[in-house]
Amino acid sequence: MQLDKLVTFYKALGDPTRVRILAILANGPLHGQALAGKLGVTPPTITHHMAKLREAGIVYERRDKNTIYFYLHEANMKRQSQAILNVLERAKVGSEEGLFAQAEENNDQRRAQMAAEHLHVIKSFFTPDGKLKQIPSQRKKKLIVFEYMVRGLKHGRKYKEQEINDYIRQFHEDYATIRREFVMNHYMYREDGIYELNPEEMWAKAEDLR
Amino acid sequence: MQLDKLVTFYKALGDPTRVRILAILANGPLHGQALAGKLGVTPPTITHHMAKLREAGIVYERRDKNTIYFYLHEANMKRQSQAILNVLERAKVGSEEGLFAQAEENNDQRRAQMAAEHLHVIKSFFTPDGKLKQIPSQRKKKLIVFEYMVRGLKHGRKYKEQEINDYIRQFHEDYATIRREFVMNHYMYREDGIYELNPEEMWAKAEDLR
DNA sequence: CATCTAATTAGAAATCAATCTAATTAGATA
DNA sequence: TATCTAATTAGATTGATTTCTAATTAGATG
Repeated sequence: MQLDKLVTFYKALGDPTRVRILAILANGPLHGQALAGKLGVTPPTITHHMAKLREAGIVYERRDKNTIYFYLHEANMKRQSQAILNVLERAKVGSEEGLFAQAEENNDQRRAQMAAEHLHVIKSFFTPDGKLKQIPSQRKKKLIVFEYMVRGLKHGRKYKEQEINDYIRQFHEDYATIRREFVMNHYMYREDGIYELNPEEMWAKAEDLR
Repeated sequence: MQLDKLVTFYKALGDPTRVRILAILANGPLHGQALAGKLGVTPPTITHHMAKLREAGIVYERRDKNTIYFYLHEANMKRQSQAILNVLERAKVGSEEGLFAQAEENNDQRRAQMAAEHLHVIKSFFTPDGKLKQIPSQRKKKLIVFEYMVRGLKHGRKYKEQEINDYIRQFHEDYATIRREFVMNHYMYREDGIYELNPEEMWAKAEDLR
């Protein structure tokens, strides 16, 4: 995972001394002694901070005689500043867009079209913060929406009814109706008040939708 | 200074558990117990992390009965992700704006006007990432630009021609012309191929420009 | 009102981080 | 080679941070 890289980057920016260093370097490269002077800290402190900034890809350095000049790596800064946004974007409908991009790459026309269609339905039925606006009345769209919702549940795990209700409520207030639909369409089965995800082969499939 | 706010924001993102929380919230709001479950940590740990994320303006929450749902604050995320870039941008021409503000505070009309004029010239001749678009042909503007560039050099230090070239290249490709101009306008002097900054009293002054 | 659940607080343990002083290394140069 | 300066390493100190358990608070509900 590139989680580490991302955390390293943000950690590097999460210290006032380092931010001040960067503000100084924004005016042009400078060497350690000068930085230490401007900031009122000792040279070892600068060495310490520069190691972190370098590790995060925020600065690079060039040696000139005995003196090492530190440079802001602006391109990296710009790119990495976006990093968290990209991660969240991918995590988001992520499963959807991921599927779409993947199918497209594989040149798999049929699946790409399906993924595109799903993506479209999901985007139109969910608000930007993940709420289901309304339960689709068209069966085809309804199933797309349900399949999307059910993805947040884990295979093999047993859920109490209360848990399922809570889970569904993150999307929509009418958890009772939706919970019932989950069972009717074979996304889940219920036994003694305990719910569990069915294997995907049992879910309502694209074939049903024609 | 808003340095604090910025550091708080980056610190909040500088922890793997918190990034994972955000990735989950990107799929839609969720409550503490569920987060604790998905991440395999205890509820107090979630409380702790949520406090940091809230303080940084990255999430907000809504209560529903006993359950508190956490929401990603996407607009804030986007805005604050740019923050460091803005700070560096301001720090850059920054010395200019600082001078201007300072002169204004001192109610020093003449200097404030000069600083404002310099600031304007610099903003119009440099790109946002610090490149000189072109060498001004108007002598007055040219000197403002040179004085700005030369600020990154240190008084008393001796530079080899190669060093000066490298330094100038951070602003503009035509280092030869600019290096020559530096000498012609008394910003630097040259002896045996070694360059050094002249004292400021020798630089082309505002008086010359009338 | 008794009880349930979710969340928070308090407090402790362990780890990590920032900074300093003192000692050392590594180039450059007289 | 002796010496200078810049940078780094080592090691100590102090302070923050993460995470846990146990206890507590605060709504909701039978």
